[in-house]
Amino acid sequence: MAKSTQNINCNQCTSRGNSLFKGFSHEDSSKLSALKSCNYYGKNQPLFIEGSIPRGVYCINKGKVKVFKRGDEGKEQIIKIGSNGDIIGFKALFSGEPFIVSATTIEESNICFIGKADFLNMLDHNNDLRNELLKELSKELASRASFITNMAQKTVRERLASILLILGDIYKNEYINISREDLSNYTGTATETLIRFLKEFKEEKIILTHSRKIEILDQKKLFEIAS
Amino acid sequence: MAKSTQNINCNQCTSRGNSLFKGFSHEDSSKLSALKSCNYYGKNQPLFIEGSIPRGVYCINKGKVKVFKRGDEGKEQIIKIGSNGDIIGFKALFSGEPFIVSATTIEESNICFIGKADFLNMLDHNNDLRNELLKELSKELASRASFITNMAQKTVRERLASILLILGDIYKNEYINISREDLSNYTGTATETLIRFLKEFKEEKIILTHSRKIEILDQKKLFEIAS
DNA sequence: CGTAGTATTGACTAGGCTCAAGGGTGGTGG
DNA sequence: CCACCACCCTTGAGCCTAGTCAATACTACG
Repeated sequence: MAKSTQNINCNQCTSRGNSLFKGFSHEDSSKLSALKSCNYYGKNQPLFIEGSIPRGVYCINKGKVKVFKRGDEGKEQIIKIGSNGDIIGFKALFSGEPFIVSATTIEESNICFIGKADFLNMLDHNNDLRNELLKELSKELASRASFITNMAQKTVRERLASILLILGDIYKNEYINISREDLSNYTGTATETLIRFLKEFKEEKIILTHSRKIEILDQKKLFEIAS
Repeated sequence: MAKSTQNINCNQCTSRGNSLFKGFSHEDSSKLSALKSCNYYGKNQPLFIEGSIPRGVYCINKGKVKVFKRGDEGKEQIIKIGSNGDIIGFKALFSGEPFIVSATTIEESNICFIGKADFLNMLDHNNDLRNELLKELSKELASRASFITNMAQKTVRERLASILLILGDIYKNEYINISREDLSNYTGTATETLIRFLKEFKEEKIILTHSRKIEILDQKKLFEIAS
């Protein structure tokens, strides 16, 4: 990836097919292109932080973004990892209230930005977009209900298995590449505990590590463990 | 409450002011009244269960409803408690997928029902309603992000304090009246553990129990504990 | 006034957290 | 290109929170 801003045209964007904008006509996409701006982010750069006022939404062209909330001691809890095609930050748009989560890149990323007024305006004039958004919000709510239940009822070993499955999906054909700290903050455990369970999984030939990168060898077994 | 169905007119509904429909004109409310049906539910009666197909949304006129998800061992995790004015079950409407949560009354309730087609139709023709819904969904997402973080990072004592604050809000001027099991399934702990912390709170004069009902004496202290 | 469902208490155990100390690795500057 | 340094990763030991199992007390309701 070029280490500087590339202004992607939405019509050529390879991530659009995964996004809210997948149903857009050529014309709509061109309009969208004209509205949005595009930015390169290095690793570990914030898109927005908890407490700030939303000015628009972020659309990931390339890269990965962690969305997290800080507990009272400042410890991060990762809520989700966004990648190609994901739109970040629209939840806070409608309430007019400050963000209650933060978002930070975890690798180099190209991320487009659409201003609040433009996005809301599109929403007003595009029924399909509105329906996609409602669907998206519903999915997210469902996923969080499961997350809460997992947190409450599953062991760290089981939670780690499900998180690895989620990450395996996000990292598709590459190895999972995420810091141990982020992984533990996603799983909801201490870093040391996380590492111990990774070790177990290695010994059971479920995963392989290439320095910090994780390769999933046995997805089926992970499913069983996540049960 | 009459132990049978009372057909409430939305124009007279005292809970409408808390609901998605708060901005409705007299005319809109009359239309809504004509569409909806109204049902009396006894204690512990299901509105819908996980895996079934959504046919519409439920609007609580009076009573309390727990929304929960079952973990793999069948243990319930309560996600939220709905009361007067809350609309339950709209998340699943847009995705067309089965419910991933269940909803059951925890006390006698009057609950109205609006069919899927009617509700979606209203949504199409009423911008205000749509905006209210988006706001509602956003709030819910935010609340679940906090819930996840609390689950991951707070002790049972701290979580119980926040849950009691939430319930204090829901039960306004009455004592909190919920089974110990439901309370533990909301807090995300074992019933025995929950009871031990309730005892602690009693000894610290933070709460008082009237048989199973809970009276909050010191809200401020609960805030501090929930921190 | 009995009975079933809840609530409570006690004793024990284990899962996972914290603290503390090494071991790797990648990035940077000479 | 290599050496150093900072940061991240890994391992060990001990403790503590909270879960499980088992027994007993309450309470509402027929």
